Amino acid sequence: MLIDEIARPDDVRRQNRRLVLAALRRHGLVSRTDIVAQTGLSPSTVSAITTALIAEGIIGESRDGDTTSHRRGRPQVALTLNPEIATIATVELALNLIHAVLYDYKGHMIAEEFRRVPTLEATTADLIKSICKMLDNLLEGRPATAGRLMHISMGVQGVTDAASATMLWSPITPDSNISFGAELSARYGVAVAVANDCNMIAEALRSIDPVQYAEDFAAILLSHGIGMGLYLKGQQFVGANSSAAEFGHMLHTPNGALCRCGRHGCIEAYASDYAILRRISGQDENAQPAQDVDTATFDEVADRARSADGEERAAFRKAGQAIGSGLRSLFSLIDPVPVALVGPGAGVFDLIEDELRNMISGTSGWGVTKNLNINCYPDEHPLILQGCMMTSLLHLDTQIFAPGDTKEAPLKRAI
Amino acid sequence: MLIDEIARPDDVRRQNRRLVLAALRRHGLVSRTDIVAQTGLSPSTVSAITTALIAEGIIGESRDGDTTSHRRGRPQVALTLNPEIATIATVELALNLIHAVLYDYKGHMIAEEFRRVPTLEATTADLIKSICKMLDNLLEGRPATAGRLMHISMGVQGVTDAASATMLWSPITPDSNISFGAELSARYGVAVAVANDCNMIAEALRSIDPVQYAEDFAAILLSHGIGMGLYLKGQQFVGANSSAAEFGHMLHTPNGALCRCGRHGCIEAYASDYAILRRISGQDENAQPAQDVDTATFDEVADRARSADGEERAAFRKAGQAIGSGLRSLFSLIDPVPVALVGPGAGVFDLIEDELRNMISGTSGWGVTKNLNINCYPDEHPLILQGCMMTSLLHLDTQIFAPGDTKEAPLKRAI
DNA sequence: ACTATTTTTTTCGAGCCTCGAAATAAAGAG
DNA sequence: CTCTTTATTTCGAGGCTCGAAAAAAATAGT
Repeated sequence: MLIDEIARPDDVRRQNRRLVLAALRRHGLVSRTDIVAQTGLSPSTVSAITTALIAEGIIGESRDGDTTSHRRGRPQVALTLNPEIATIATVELALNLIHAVLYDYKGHMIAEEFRRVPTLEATTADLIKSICKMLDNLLEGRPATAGRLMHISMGVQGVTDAASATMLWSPITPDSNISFGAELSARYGVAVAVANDCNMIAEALRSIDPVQYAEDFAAILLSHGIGMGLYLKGQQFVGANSSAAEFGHMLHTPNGALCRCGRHGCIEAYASDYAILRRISGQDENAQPAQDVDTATFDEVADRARSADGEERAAFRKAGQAIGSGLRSLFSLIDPVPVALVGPGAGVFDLIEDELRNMISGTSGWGVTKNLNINCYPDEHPLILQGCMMTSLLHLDTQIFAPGDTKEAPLKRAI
Repeated sequence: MLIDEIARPDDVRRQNRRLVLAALRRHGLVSRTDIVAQTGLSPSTVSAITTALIAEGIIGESRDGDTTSHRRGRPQVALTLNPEIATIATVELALNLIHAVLYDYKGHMIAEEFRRVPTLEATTADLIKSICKMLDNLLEGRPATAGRLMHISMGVQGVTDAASATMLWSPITPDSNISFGAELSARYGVAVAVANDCNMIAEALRSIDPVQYAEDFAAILLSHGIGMGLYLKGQQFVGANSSAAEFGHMLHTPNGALCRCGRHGCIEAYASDYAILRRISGQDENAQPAQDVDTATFDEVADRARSADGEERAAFRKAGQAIGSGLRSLFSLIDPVPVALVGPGAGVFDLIEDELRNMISGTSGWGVTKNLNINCYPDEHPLILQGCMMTSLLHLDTQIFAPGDTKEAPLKRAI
């Protein structure tokens, strides 16, 4: 609830419905009694809310569940989200690749499609056409039991504005300011979320390991570019205008190496794959960076760095320094938080760890920077996917199924 | 309302009471009709809320107001906060100085006291004793009509933890982890807020110029240390643990100049007054920095820098670069926001502006960094004071007078 | 002077919501 | 087949906001 917004009696119900749905989302099968325990709501209220939810078809009673508990007394009846009440779609836009997936309301994959698209030359129209074609395919082919499409989430490699669901700029497309949200929303008649892939990764980590990634943590994607998704006080951190915390474009070295964004000295200009390869190839650090670095080359370089102490190892050390210096500055602003390193760069953590930790260590009057918790996830794609899915599902839980009736714009075109 | 907190019907009333009190706080005299227009609540609800507020003595009808509007119809009756319902106290702790002030609930100063205290040698007990003595003096001497003390806000030069109302570390005291909150709270039986002085400055700017300092802005204090108070999406930004965004300790130059915090290369090690003087005096940049820089010396140096292009001017340029590089990194994370420079450093903005703007300019694929809005406030003390006052008053408005009854711990000791 | 008009504020009932207590439902235990 | 235990629903009390109507308090007009 916004601070300057007026509260109405139904807001109470909305909020409590969210709590109930959140409990069901966390643990697949939950009884009303469990919900009472988890939320703190009274049994009467839980009864009222679940009855309404069942009547609306959002949740259902599940008798087939493990009736193992042969305790005395009336048995609890398990409730569960109704997978068929809605379908959601996710779209991942990466370099030369679009990946679209359909999920049901419980988060089970219904269908998926990959498509190689030359994004570096693709116009806005090309991209939109490809995405729509893929979604149309998937939607037509899905089983009759699947619910209607109710939300789309896009994770893109680029700078986004969440409010307008727009991709402001991307290193992988020639066009800028692409309103994916408006286009898809008009075509499919549903709300569309567009966010940076790093935001999606953070969302995924939180749902995968809520203990480790709880209130405050950072997910840093080390790949063609370097981005960050940040949770602070249990909320996704978004900037004033664009939604991404552009960790990769914090300043590492004034007037330093040329970055793909056109400025000089960004962390990315030292720590991204193109920066590492540029350095190893002996090019000037102001040379125009390569647009696409293939995985095989990167892996080979990493292997050479591991086997002998040469230019390669030095390049990774430089990368570690850049990331470390960024973390040091970041931690000055927000205090140290657990960090997840994601993507190809996480696969070479052994080559950058020393320099990275070295940068963030050092005496500080207060904060405790030692024993910083860093986990690595070399494959970013499953996380981006999962994050998109969670974004859509949480949107349904909190925005569409929370008010209790169809305040959301109704589907314009049945699919 | 926290995301995972359960909503009750009375929460609605609490929120709407906050809205009414906020309207009264913004514009001193407001009629019920005005409140209806400002909040969007129905006349019935506003009537109910104001009636309760009047019965509780929190607000009152003010007939003496300008009854100039001789329009037709029943005249509006102006409502106003009752200044005598509460007294609040603010304490500013700065280098060698404690400043304590009493205000009424409308924000009018009742009494104040300055005291010079050698903070660099003062123990925790010394500081607490001084503060309590000052507060006792002020509270005893205040007029009989003044309300009882209901909140204390402290703005300190140091790193604080808002949750525990503790000063974790400060450059101006020998002791660390001083629980001002607990001590004062136990003694005066009221809630105590302890925050970094920069947070207070940001709070003050927002109340002084809500147009310019609205949803997103940064207040940067350039003084003995360099700190920042940040508003993002209309909320005070606080880190994961400590409450301050330690802008001054972001990394400017890896392995660079020695900072007062013990690390190397912090922005503060280049841009604070001690850093500037260290450089001009020809000392090594790893020399232990001076503890206290007096204003006269600093002004003199600034004058020399203005009159001739020598070591002095170079030092200020260095400072401008350090601040600029920090802003560049900050803006990468949160997007560019209006900036207020506060304190002595703001008085020499002419000497640092060029280098500062130079650092943050440059092409960027998305954000618009040009025409960055920077305002200067050379005297930080009035802002810190005002910020402390607003912090306390808003606490009363939203935490104590919002629930409608005395849920807050009652005064243990009448004063 | 007195009524009509206009504007502000309060009152009243409907329709939400949560909650506690009591009632009902559905099992195992004896 | 009844008793005990546990889960869930029902019901009434007490909040809350809101719209409509009523009451209050001024000016305007005759």
